[in-house]
Amino acid sequence: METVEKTIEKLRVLDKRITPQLIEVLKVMEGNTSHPSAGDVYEKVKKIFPTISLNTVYNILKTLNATGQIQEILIDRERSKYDSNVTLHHHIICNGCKRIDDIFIDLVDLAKLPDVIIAKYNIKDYHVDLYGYCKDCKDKGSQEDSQT
Amino acid sequence: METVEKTIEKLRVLDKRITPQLIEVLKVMEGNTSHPSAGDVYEKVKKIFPTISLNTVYNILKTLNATGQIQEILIDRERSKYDSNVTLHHHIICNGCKRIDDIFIDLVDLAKLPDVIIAKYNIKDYHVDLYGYCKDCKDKGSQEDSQT
DNA sequence: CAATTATACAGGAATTATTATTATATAATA
DNA sequence: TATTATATAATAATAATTCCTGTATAATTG
Repeated sequence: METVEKTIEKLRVLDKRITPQLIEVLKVMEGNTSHPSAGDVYEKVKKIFPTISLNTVYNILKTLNATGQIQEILIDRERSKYDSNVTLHHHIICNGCKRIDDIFIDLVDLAKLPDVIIAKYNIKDYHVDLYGYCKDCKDKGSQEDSQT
Repeated sequence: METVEKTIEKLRVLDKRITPQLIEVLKVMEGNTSHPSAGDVYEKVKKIFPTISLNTVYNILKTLNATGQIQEILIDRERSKYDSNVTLHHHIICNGCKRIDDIFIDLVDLAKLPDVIIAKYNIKDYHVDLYGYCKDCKDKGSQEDSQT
């Protein structure tokens, strides 16, 4: 997503109601590169808006994802995470703590794909996930999964 | 995984017990390109081995994944899927029905990654997911998500 | 600015994939 | 064949997400 203001305008065009809860979620997500879960967002919004329900956070995140303002990340089996950056980038996932880092070098050459496949599937989007270990988990030595 | 026989030998070396339930799961997975869920595998094995429990299927799939015989796929929010092919290939996911197709052209050039990043994270594995629509879902016309 | 109405919200219950627990069975070994 | 540690079956527990329902409110119109 871009700024909160610009995102609000986009949502208004899509006939979404601009509620205080939505705005708080947008504020949490704006420029957020931590790939928070719905629960993470809920905890942050609750500090400003104590009566918000988790269900509402789910609803808002679902709307933002469906309208392309944010991107749901399905990497951690236990919970979805959300990425406010919908521009082209890749993810590096730590096999230890499951932390997600961003990388902004495009490693993919779609031209290697036969046109027939691109046409057959109407491909216009792709994700690259690199797997390794973050500094913290490497420092812990074993490189076994150290956190769950 | 390779053949059932070769996989059994690998597991034997790892001190895993070769049970009839394990062998049936291997038979289901061998050469299987349908990316079945644990439930899918359970249903197939149950035809041969009616008393097997879903929990056992989960245990076996977890072991096979942890030892690198198969690969767990975390694409569908609702359930994990399992890929018996652990050689380098990519996935094309249908935004409509969530079907997963394989593609065997490597689109990634890891050399574009600065060495410092590869070293920092000790990257040795990566996945590429392409998003589009399969023929069935395109034929249904709308290209809205047609199945859930 | 007040009335209207469809959408969003809060709270709680339901759903469902996955994991944990435990007593029993069995593969591997000697 | 006896032993023993691991695997299994059955069941319960866990937890993220979705569903449901009555109420509140954002947006719109007069």
